[in-house]
Amino acid sequence: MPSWEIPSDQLPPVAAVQKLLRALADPARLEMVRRLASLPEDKAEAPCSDLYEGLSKSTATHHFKILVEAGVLHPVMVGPSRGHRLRRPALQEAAPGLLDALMAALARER
Amino acid sequence: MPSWEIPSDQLPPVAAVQKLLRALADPARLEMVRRLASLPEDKAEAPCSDLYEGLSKSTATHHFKILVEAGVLHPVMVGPSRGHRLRRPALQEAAPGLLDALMAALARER
DNA sequence: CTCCAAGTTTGACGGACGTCGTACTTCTCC
DNA sequence: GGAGAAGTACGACGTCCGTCAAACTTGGAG
Repeated sequence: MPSWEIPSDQLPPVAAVQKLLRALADPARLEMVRRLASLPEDKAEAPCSDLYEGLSKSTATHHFKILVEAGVLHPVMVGPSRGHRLRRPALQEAAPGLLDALMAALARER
Repeated sequence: MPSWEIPSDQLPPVAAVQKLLRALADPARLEMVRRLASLPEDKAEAPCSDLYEGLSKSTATHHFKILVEAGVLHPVMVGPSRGHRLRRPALQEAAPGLLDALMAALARER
């Protein structure tokens, strides 16, 4: 485990609803979450660069930071690169059904 | 019915998820929705001034506009004043479970 | 008809936010 | 251990957004 990785039990708590919404209300960040959420169950993790397009790396890092601080993502090692995992259980506990409702609505509008 | 009131069947469609989130991601607007949502079933409507505190009237109007354009609120006459109704059915159709999940999470964090 | 209360419109302003380039760090692999 | 790929940190910049005051509109009460 690399020095920067945070154990699951020391992650920041999932933020309050209002902050959560703010974190998700950006197109780039919503897309990041959508991509993670659409991965096969439980191993919902991917290297950073798989989660965005059309952004500079620094901008992407900025968005990841906001999502991590809101308690949505967990930064982890994925193969040889850094990556992120969707904190499904924590989110489900903080706001039951929210993520599911969002993803379903997103899926519907295509 | 006052001249400015819009029939239910001509309201703007509920906005896409991303715009919806943006509309709800502001503290003042989230509180407006929360107050409407916590009213007795179905007649969830109230005069404008009951839905906010600590804001100037012009700011409140601004927020209402955003919520109406996102398809969340329906401006209606309430007694002698203008007011708003929460568009529960439309929201439920556009994003099933989302409003409920949000309100439940909000209720929990007090 | 006139007045008043309640909302809206408009314009201005300040701070927050998304974006990027550049320089820096940290892993991995040879 | 050096080289390079992958992210991060920092600073700058422009735009969007929330806020307000002031002037205007509108519906209702008397």
